[in-house]
Amino acid sequence: MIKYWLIKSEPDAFSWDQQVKNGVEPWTGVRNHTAKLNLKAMKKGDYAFFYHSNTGKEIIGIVQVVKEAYPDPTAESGDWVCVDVKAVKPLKTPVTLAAIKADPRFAELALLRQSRLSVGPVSAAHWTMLCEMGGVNV
DNA sequence: GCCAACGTTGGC
DNA sequence: GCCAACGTTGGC
Repeated sequence: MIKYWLIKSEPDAFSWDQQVKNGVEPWTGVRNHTAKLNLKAMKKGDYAFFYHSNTGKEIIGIVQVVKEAYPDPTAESGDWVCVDVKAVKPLKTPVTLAAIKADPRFAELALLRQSRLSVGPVSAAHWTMLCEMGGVNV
């Protein structure tokens, strides 16, 4: 059973363009326990939206998990993990945070409920709606 | 630049 | 173990 996620990155730190250029990229740097649990729950083949926080505030692309959780090499201590994700395709139309907030159907979305959570789940229903809004079919 | 949300730290 | 203080994130 495929699951869906949303991962956030500040484009100044790591942008969608860099993800596309690199193809497969380790998703490191998560230092939040809730986000870590979500990373651990990811399975190979799961899809995730790539969201630009701060600058942009929009879902800009789709990635796929190609390697499940393993110890984060950038962590100096603790049992932090990362996964490897691969760029799949960009959204034809980026879906902005404003557009998501404007639609009451997304009230339960983890992105809205916990704005600071950098890795959160997306339900299959929300995934389908967001893909439609983005003009893509995955 | 400000502020709300929320995680972490440290005193008790 | 509680809670106030503080730091960080992220939207506005």
